This record gives sequence, structure tokens and C-alpha cells, in this order.
Amino acid sequence: MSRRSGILEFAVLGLLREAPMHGYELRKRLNTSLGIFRAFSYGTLYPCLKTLVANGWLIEEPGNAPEDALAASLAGRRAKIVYRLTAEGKEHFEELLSATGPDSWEDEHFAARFAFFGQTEREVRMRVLEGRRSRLEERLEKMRASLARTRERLDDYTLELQRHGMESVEREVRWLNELIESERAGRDQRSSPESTAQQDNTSGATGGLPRHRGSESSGGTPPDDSSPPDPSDDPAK
Amino acid sequence: MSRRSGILEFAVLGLLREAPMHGYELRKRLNTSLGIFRAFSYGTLYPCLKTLVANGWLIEEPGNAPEDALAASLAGRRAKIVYRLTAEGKEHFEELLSATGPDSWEDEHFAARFAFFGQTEREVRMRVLEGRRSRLEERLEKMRASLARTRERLDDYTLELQRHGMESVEREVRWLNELIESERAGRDQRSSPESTAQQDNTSGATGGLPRHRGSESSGGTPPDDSSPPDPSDDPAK
DNA sequence: GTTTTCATGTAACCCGTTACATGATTCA
DNA sequence: TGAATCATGTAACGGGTTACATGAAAAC
Repeated sequence: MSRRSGILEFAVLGLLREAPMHGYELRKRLNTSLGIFRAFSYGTLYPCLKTLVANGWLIEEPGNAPEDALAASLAGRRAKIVYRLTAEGKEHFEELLSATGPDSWEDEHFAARFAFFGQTEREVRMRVLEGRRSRLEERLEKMRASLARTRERLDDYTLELQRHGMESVEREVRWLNELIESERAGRDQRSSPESTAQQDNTSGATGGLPRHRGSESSGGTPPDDSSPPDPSDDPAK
Repeated sequence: MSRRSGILEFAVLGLLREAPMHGYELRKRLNTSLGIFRAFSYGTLYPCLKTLVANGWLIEEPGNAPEDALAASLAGRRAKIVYRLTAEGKEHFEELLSATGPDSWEDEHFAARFAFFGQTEREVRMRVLEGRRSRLEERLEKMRASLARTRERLDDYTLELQRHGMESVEREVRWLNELIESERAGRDQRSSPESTAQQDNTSGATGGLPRHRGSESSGGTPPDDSSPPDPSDDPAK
């Protein structure tokens, strides 16, 4: 399955690079901010964190709020563990960021890569976007061919399903085209590896993403936090 | 994971209902005509066929072309096994066709259901389409909420990813709307279970699917069969 | 004071793939 | 005659989830 857990490692390192966090929060971020991923369970996350620590990429720190630091040091109370990226971890993540294997164009892998584009060099972004695009174009080619071969044998519904599927892919290709275009056009903000600094990403640093007319994607619920307890977020019964 | 193998069973029964087939071909159909599915391997397919046989839903028949029927009967040569749906199998499939649990709205499950809409009663089709739609609307609601909560903390790329994701879902909702509409409008072709006959599906029996302006989805390669051996279709090294 | 939510972990289990083994048929 | 494709199987392995166990902090 092309190492789905590799995606986890990557995303964890990426998130921790922005700020230290404990496992629980990490998982939440993984499923919301980066909502791309089919949720990972704790049974996957914690062991993964363990191995990252073993690799020297993370360190565990007792993560209690400053106020009760002394209280924490007293009893052997179950610590809230905060994971922090080490120098080697950062280095390793940087390597991962610039490594663009064919994996990087696969669905979930690509989404993960894209989610950290803010910390990725421009040329790498280009490679990933273009790789993804040609991956999709291959896929389209196959779909077209198979459709041409079987068209008359298929009933209307199957045909419609196929059509919709292909259109979805075509749509993503167009999206990629826009992105690639705007990467090309963008003043070449930053190609040096290190200046892609830590907390810099809330600013409009990423120059020229295509502007989109808002669709209905902004209306929705007012920002109340009374969202009902999300069952899919709650692994306990 | 919500019983992915259940999808396999369903699809196998559905395909065999149209015509008897052997495993190898079955798998090909599963990955092309019904190209929706992430490919199943033989390691999954054959055991699955076994259990379906054990359940009395299929029977294995020696499947050699008429000419060498006698040759086949002589030696214990490895038979090409053709699977045929039994009466009970057909009945069971009919049950599956009309059972609409929440599973039916999940991605792959839904695709499988849709692929056999040609053999599904209209009311059931409606239930499935509407179920799927509200499933997606829930998903949208969640995405909107989470986005509203985290918007300002996210960089442009993450935001763009989220936006594109939401738009994809919105697009599928619109697609479903069209389909539901045209189901409603359609002269109620056939609500009786049994008249949904065997080989009837190549005709324009399914009344009123929305017509689509061709997109680029028709150009493509001319219908030559010299398509290169598809690696993803070839489990052997 | 008790229920929820936060928080961390682990072991058993399920499902599906990979890799391998085997052999027939077709094509060059 | 040898390579490629068709065809059927299985055993081992791996990855990820479910379910469980535990406990602190916060909310009610």
C-alpha cells in the first residue's frame, strides 16, 4: 500500500516543526487542519511517535503548563508528553521535503506534500505539482482507453459513473494547471532552503495563489464552538 | 474499515448475474468496467469466490470452450473454472440490492451500488442517492466548521487544499442533485423487482439520465487494441 | 461528585496484499 | 522452442484498527 505510515511520519514531523505538541492534539490537527487524511487511530499514532523518538528525530518533554511545573515534578503523575522536533529531526524533515519520488504523486501522499508547501522550496513544489499532473494524465489516458474499449457494453449508469469519475480527474488537472501557472508567475519568493523560516507562514508570504470567487464555501455556521462531539473524532465508545 | 470485502462480494454477484465468468476475467472487469475500485488482488478474489460457493450462491463449472470439452474430461488438466450464479445467489443479490444501510453512502460502497443501478429498483436508487447526498452534506458541514475555526492559523497552501477539497464535495452534491432530479422526472420505468431482466441493460432502458455536453472526455486514443500491457493489471512480477 | 473531555498506551485481531508455486495456451 | 499471457491458487506477512486499560483535568 505504498507505506501509508510514511505519510504519517512526514505529517507529524511537519506539524511539530511548526510547534511542539502532544499526541492527542497532533491527531486532531491531522484530521482537521490537514483534513485530507483518512483518520489515523492512536494505535497507529503513538507507536509512530515512539519510533520517531527512537530515531532521534523527536524528544519527549514533560508538557505541563508552567504553573504546575513543580507539582508535576513531585509525583510520578502521568505526564502529558509534549513532542519537540530535534535538530536531526528538522534536518530529516527537510530531506523528506525535497525528496520527490513517484510516491509523491499518489493521492494521499500528494495531499500531505501539498499541505506543507508553505515550507517547501519553489522548485520542489513545481516538481511535485507537475508530477502529480502527469500522474493524473496517465490515469485519464487509461480511463479513456478502457472506456473506448467497453463503452457499448455498458449501461447508462455505469457510463455515467465513469464519466463523472473522469470529469473529477480532469478537474483536478485544471486545478493543478492553475497552481503551476501561478507558481511560474509568482515572483520567485525564496528558493534558499533555510530562509523558509519557522513561524513565517501566516503572512502572505506565498505570493501568488490563484484567487477564487468564494463559491458557497464561506457562509455556513457562525464560528460557535458548540460543535457537537464528533463521533469520528472519538475513538472511545 | 466497514467491510471492504463486502463490496467485493456484492460486485462479484452483480457481475456474475449478467453472465457467468471465471475469476481472472472477473478481476479484470472489477478494475476496468467498474474502475471505481481500488484493485483487488487474487489473494482476495479467489478466497472470496470460495466462500460464495460455500454459501451456495455460486457454483463452479468446468469452463472450457465447447470444442475441447472431451479433451477436458479426459485428463485431470487444470480446469478453467467458470462461476455461475445460483438461484439462491440471485435471490441474495436481490436482497443486497434493496438493502440500504448507512454503509451504502460511503465512498467505495456507494460507487459499487451505483454501478449496479441498472439492476436496481427506482425507489432504492432514490434512497441511495439521497443518502449519499446527505452524507456528503454532513461532511461539508464539518469541513466548513473546522475551516471557520482554524482559518486564520492556516497558510495559503493549506487553505487552498481545503478549498479545493470542499469544492470537490460540493461538485459531487450538484451531480447527485442532477441525478435525483432526473430520477424524479423519469417516467417511472420499472418498479417491479423481477422485470429488471438479465441482458436488458444495453438498451436505453434507463430513461432519463442528465445529458452532458461532451467535455474532452471523448477525443482520446482511437479504439485500437494495441494498448500496452497494463502494469497495474499485472500482479505477477 | 460524577460525567466529559483530555490523554496515553497496548494487545489482539482482521483484512488484504505480496510473493510464491504451478500449469495451460497463445504467439513469435 | 521460448516468451508472454491466461489462469488458479496459498501461505506468510504487514499494517492498521478495535477494543480495552488507565488515569488526570475540567465541566456540570
